[in-house]
This record gives sequence, structure tokens and C-alpha cells, in this order.
Amino acid sequence: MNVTIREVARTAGVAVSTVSLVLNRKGRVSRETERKVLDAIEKLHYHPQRSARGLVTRHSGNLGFILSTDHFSNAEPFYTKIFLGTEFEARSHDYYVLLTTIEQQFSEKSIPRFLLEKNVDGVILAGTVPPKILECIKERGLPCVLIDYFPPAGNYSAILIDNADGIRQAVTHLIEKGHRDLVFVGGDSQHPGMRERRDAFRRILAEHDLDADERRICADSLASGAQEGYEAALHFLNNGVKLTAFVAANDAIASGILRACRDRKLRIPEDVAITGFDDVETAITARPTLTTLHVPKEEMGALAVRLLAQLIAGSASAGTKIVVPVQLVPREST
Amino acid sequence: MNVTIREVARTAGVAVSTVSLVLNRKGRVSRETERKVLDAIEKLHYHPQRSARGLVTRHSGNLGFILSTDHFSNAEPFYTKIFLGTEFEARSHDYYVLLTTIEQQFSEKSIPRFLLEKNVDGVILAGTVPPKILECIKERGLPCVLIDYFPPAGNYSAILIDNADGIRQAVTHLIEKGHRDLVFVGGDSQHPGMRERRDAFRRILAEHDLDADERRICADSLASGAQEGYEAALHFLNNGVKLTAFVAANDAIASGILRACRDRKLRIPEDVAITGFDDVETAITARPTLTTLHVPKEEMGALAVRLLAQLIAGSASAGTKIVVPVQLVPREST
DNA sequence: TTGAAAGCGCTAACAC
DNA sequence: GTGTTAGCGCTTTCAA
Repeated sequence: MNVTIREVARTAGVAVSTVSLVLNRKGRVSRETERKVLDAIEKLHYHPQRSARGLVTRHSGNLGFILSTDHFSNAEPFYTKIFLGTEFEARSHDYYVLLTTIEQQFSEKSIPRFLLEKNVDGVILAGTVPPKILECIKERGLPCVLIDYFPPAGNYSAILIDNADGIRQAVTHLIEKGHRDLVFVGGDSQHPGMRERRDAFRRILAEHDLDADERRICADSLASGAQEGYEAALHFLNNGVKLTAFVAANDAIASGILRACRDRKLRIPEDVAITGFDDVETAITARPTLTTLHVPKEEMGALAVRLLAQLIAGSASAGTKIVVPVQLVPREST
Repeated sequence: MNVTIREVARTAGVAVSTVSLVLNRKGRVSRETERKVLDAIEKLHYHPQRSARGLVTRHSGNLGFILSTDHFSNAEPFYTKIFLGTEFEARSHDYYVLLTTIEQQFSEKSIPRFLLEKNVDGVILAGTVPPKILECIKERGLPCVLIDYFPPAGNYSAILIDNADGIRQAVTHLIEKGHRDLVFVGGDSQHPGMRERRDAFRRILAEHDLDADERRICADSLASGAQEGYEAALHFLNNGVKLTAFVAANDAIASGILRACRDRKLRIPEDVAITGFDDVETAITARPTLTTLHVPKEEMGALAVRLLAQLIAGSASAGTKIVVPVQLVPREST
């Protein structure tokens, strides 16, 4: 029932190693024997078995995808989109992708199973991940690609977002709409990308000779959700900061701001304009719909797979960074 | 560098087979030797390798997920949600999910690689799939679970949607809103689920003594998209069929109907009401937002994994069918 | 209860 | 070019 390489060799009248050579196109097999082997393979419907091959080649044919638990369980569409992007691209590279999540507080005993079992040839990590997991991967000599995160130390391959340009587009857009008094609501200040967005806001306002005072920037929260946005917005509003536009570090925050403004009976965009970042579902389901920066999430996943595949093949060098552009999507909130 | 079972045996001072017994808790190992082995494992950070184990046990630890190409490349959120549901659930069953897509016109040479490589222990198939792939899976003796599809012949395990009850809820809702003249716009009549929705419409209207004439039912298209909905709606409108409400077989169709009504300057829901089915993104991004039937997509994926895991373990019998309930979500379109 | 040894199906030296 | 053979790391008889 179970057809093996041995049977193929027997029916083709050659040695197993010859079959193996044909299978792996290592050349140096005569046209004639190759034909015989190919015929036998065809006839027997033979296909090499992954685990047997993997045992000796030390290649699994799988890529690992690691996401922190909160990113996934929030069902954050941001990272799931990225994940689907990797799934899609992986197929054309003949890889399968194994997904796992890890806790932010990483310990020895929570090492992803696919690493322990040597069941992946490379790893993609999306969003903030504990530094320890990176060491863990390096120890095993596995190539890896980060997405939307870059740790404080070390030189990693990564797919990053052009955060500064995104904020520039948002601010420029608001200025064109006549706004002069902007405030910024940031998120998790541990995340480098979030810091980039905040810093860009500061810098770009300065470039335009607009008030970029620290009191116009609220970016010290630990989370980056709607609740934080809501509270930050009330904070600005209650303290009488002069403002006509909010620049939010992401769409969730922006939707929180939206709610705060509604609570205060402010009209959007007449009284106050709001911009988000990421262009996730929230942006389009919000009322009014949210002007935001479109981040090509699926594409980032695809790029990560492509880069990782090259890293594994040795045709790209570790430390390669790819920055993807973002695009302003004007909607009702401005 | 690479710690194997042999080293564990050596440092524990026992035989390799003993370590294996401990690893697989096959019992009949004395407390004392078990301790020694466990200590050695701990000390060496040993973990069995998947491919080596798989080679002998014939278990890969993976589940396959098969989706038709059109379902996936349309980036149909319906099936991607289901897929994410399987990913989520698989983790708690210690399985990884391998995704692949197949063409609707299935041939010998397009058999999913994970089947050829014996790289999965069971298979989940979502949406319409060619019957040949099912034979192909059966030949290999792999358990499988279908989602949202049931082939004309054969007895399969499946996760199905309570389509009839969904249509009942939609119709009842419309009747409560005062509608008496309903029409139905169906989709791909090859799909059993789509047929169920159509048949339920016919039956439920009859139960309420409403006109369920064939001219009120448009369900002969080959696709189930917005374009089909648009054309069907125009067809009804142009032929002067008396109607105040459309019941669509899914949200995409409903959004097409919506557009047709807008083109004809009909007010929604004042002049005409519309209901969808599935509750995908479209339903909430449409203007006005769409009253629809919420289908628990992630949950269906999770149920499929749970059932498949039981099938593999032998603790459930092939042919088990699970019907998931749907829930009406009233929005602006009614 | 434990150990020795035979494979699982494949690749890769190394001979011929 | 092609065949022989030794493993890859594990599980599983079968003896002891």
C-alpha cells in the first residue's frame, strides 16, 4: 500500500540512491536511467515522505509564525491580516506556515513547540516580542524576520512600516484642511513603531512652525486601545488644550477619541478632525468613518515570507530591512 | 550541539528504549529509573524531534485545511475567518494547521502536497470542493471534516449552518416589520447550503400564507457575488414584481441589491428592506448597514478541529454532523 | 522492568 | 553513472 523509494528502485531496476539523485535533480544521471526512474515514479504514484526526508536533510519545509498572545486573542485584525499574507505567499514558496502564540512574559518552558521539535526552517515574528525568544531562535541557528517591530539591540531582518511618512501625510492633510492646532495621542510607548509615530509628529509640526509643545502629546500609556484613546481625548478636552484635530497612533485609539468627542457633543469633522493609523476594520466601521493611513498588511506578511525564504536559501543577508510605504485614505472624520 | 535520545539514555545510564517508554508514558517503568530519565531530559533540555518520531509513528502532528482557490483568492472573509478559527483551536489540541488551496477542476497532479508527503493526520475542507479530492483523502485513510458543504453522495463528518432557521428568522423579522411582498435572491445553486436557503424561503413563505411564487425567487446564478445581486434586483424591479423586501442568500448579493436600489432611487428601508446572510464585513461597511444573519465563523473552524481531533483519536465516529445556529442582527437596511 | 536490535523512508558518502 | 551502505532520531518488538 505504502509505496517507498525502495519499490521505485526495484521496479525501475536501479539502486535507491539513483532514485534519490533523480528526485533531487543532482544531475549526473544518464538520460536513460532518469527516464526509467521517472516512469516508475509515475507508475507507482510515488512521492517522497516529508518526515523521512526531513530526518536526514534537517529541513521541515515549514516556517514558524510567532505572535504574542494579546495580539492574537484580541483578534486584532492587524496581525491576522499579516498572518494571512504569509499563508498566501508561503504556498508559492512550497512552505507551510505553523502559527503559535507566546506570552509576553517569556520563560524557558514556554518555548514554541515547533522550535523544540525542530519543525521549522525559519521564523517570522510579528509585533512586540520578548527579547528572549529572539535569543532562543538564534541559539538554534534559525533565520528569522521581524514584522512591525525592531528590538532595542541587535541586528535583525525586518519588515517595517514607514511610520514617519505616515504621520507626515496625516499632518499635511490636516494642515491642508485648515487645521493649525493638532494634538497627538500615542499608544504603547514600549513599541518602537509607536515611538516613531510620536517623534514624527513632534518633528513634522516643528517643520511647519506649529505648536508641538509636550502638552500636545499624550503618549505614555501602556496599551494602545480605544479606552486609552478615550481617556486621552477627555484629558485634552478637560484641560482646555486648544485643538481642532487629533492625530491618533492607530485606529483603535482614534475610535476611542471619536467616542469621547461624541460624548462631548463635538461635531466631526466640523468641530474637530481625527486621523487614525493602520486602516483596520475599525476605521471603516466607525461613525463617522475614519481618515487613516493604509498599511499593506497582507503584503508585509508576503514580504516577510519572501525574505525568510531567501535567508534560508542563503540568497539574502541577515539584517536586511524592508520599509513598506503607507497611504493616506481620506474618509469622513476629516 | 544536537541532543538526541541516545545522549539522554547515556547520561541517565539506561537504554534508549527506556527513555522512549518514559517519553510516551507507556508505564511499566520503575519510579526510580523514571526519575533518572526525567532528570537527564531536564538537564540536557531534550525534546524529541518531530520528523524522527513521525517517521516511525506515522503521525505528523499536523492537520490540513483545504479551500478552493476562488474562496481564498477572493480573500473571502467568510472562509478566512473559519480558517483562523481552526488555527486558534488547533493550538490547544497540539496540532498545527497546514493551509492549501485547490482548483475547482481537480486533477491527479494537483493533489495537495501535504497529502502526498503524508504530512497531515486529518483534513478539514471548507466550502465547495470537488468530489475527487474526497476520494483522494479516503484512499489515504485520513479522517476529514467538511465545513459549510455537504456533497451529493456519501456520508461525511461536517460542520453545517442552520440555513433554514436563518431564513426563518429573516422572513419573520420582515413580516414583523410589516412586509408582505418578499422576493429571494439566491446564489450558486450548486452549493447545497444555498439551495437550503432558497428552499427554506419558499417553505416559510408558504407557512405564512404569503406569495411564494417562483417568479419571486431568483436562484439560478452560478456565482454568489454582488454583481449577481445587482442584476437580479434590477430584474425584479424592471419586471414590476410587487415587492417591499429582498431576502438575499448572502451579504455580497445583498450589497449588490443595495446598489441596484440606490440606482433606482429607492429609499432603504422606507421603500424597500433588504436582509443578507453570513454577517461578513460587507454587511457593516455597506450603506445603509445590512440586517443579516450572523454565522459563527471562527466557532465553526474551532468545532471542525475539535471534531477532527476526536476522529483521529477514534473517540468520535465518522459521519458526525454538527449544525451551528445563526442569529439575526438587525441593522439599518430593515 | 529493562536492554538490544531492527527498522521507519530517506539522503549522502564512498566505492566501483 | 550507478550501487552499496551507513546513518538521521526515534519507536517498538522481542529477549533477558
